[in-house]
Amino acid sequence: MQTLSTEDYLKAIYHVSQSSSGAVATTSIAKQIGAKPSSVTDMFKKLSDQNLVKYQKYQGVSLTNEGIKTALRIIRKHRLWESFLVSHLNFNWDEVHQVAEQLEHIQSEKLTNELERFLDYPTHDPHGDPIPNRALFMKTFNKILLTELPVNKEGVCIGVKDNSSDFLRYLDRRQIGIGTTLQVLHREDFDDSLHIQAGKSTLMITKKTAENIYVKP
Amino acid sequence: MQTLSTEDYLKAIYHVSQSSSGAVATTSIAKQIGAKPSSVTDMFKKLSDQNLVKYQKYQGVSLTNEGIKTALRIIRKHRLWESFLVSHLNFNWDEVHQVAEQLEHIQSEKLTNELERFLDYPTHDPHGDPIPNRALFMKTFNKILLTELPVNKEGVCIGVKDNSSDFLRYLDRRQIGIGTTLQVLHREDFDDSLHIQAGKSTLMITKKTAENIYVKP
DNA sequence: AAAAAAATTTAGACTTGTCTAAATTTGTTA
DNA sequence: TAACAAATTTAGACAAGTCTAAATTTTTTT
Repeated sequence: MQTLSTEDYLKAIYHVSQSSSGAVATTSIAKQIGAKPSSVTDMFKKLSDQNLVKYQKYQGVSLTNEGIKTALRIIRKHRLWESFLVSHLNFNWDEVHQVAEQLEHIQSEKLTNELERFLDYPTHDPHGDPIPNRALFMKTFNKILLTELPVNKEGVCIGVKDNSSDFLRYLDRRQIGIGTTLQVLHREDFDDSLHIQAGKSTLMITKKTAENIYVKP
Repeated sequence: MQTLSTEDYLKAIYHVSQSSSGAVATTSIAKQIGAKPSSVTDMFKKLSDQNLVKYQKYQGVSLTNEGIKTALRIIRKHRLWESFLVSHLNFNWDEVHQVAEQLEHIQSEKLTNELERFLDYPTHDPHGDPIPNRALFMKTFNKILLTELPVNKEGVCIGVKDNSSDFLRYLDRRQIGIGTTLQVLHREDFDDSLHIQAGKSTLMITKKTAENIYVKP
């Protein structure tokens, strides 16, 4: 049984380790959690004592199998709750994160599993991220960034990298969402901006935007 | 914005003050919360500093208006979540309390209000307790204990006083629940046990049981 | 009304998670 | 490779919430 804080750390370590290789650095977790590096060091030691991470002084941490399982259980709950909030409680995809950060800590296996059943076993959350099933296994289909989609080839938006409200609301205004058909019409060499077809409208987006949209070719 | 602990104390103070008159004593809260009296004293001071209770040394506490509102907001969430767990997630009425103890601390007004809408504005939770509405007002219909129901007069079970799993499961086995029609057929003078009609079956219950069942005559 | 019992508070300590400031280690650059 | 910069850790402090043990106040009993 973990505290709120240790759960937050495990989740942060999991996310950082997914988007970079090798051990997870103290500073990267400090940024993610919003804490000072010295606090992170303290927590690394505690997690290590519980065998949730492997920790070597000055070398960062990596999750143990037990640590990975704990992280995935939290992520499972987070994404199930996000799905519920959007599908039944009229939340928009840019509003769910903060509330799910609290709901993910509720400790009742029955609750989690019944919620999953109630939602009819969803495989992906409102941002397109995969939801671990009861056995903590998740289906990840291969996805590429919109920047990597060849010009004139069609793709379907299946997720976003940046989950910030600002970015998600920007996409809403451009009418881009999960399932939207996207096609790069022209890549501007000068500033790497893209002219794209999004559903039925054409528009221009910056490289930074394209780097945060996942598509299935 | 309160901490988990202050919310627990406010709720406990509210409940104790409902079932007794005058100021709420340190010991009664210590029992309710499961903490030592000295810890309760500390917390009384903190709550008093925040103007959530009126506190006089050695004289116990009483909730201020702000304290009452905060307590009712938590009770509102608790009872809405209990309703949700029973109506949509296959929980039995004896299983919901523990989980709702956690869910009641989730802080999102939108979540609470949307949950209420989703449940179609329920007025009572699975144990028959009234749910405060958005304005924190709750409908309490007048209820009496089954011990007070005159012999041979019909009443409907509308709530229970003891919410423990043990008692609720006992009622399940006797097929007594919210809405069950009850009638006292005979009161035994010797040990105060009651012969009652519960729905379509007749059975015997002890005084202690009857003292924990609320009925509407 | 004094003595005894019960309730309550105070004092001091502990745990968890955090911080700042200083020290140490690692890496990077000249 | 020596010096500097960046990252990391240590040391000591703090806040919240809890505890035990001792002191104080209130209540009850005789």
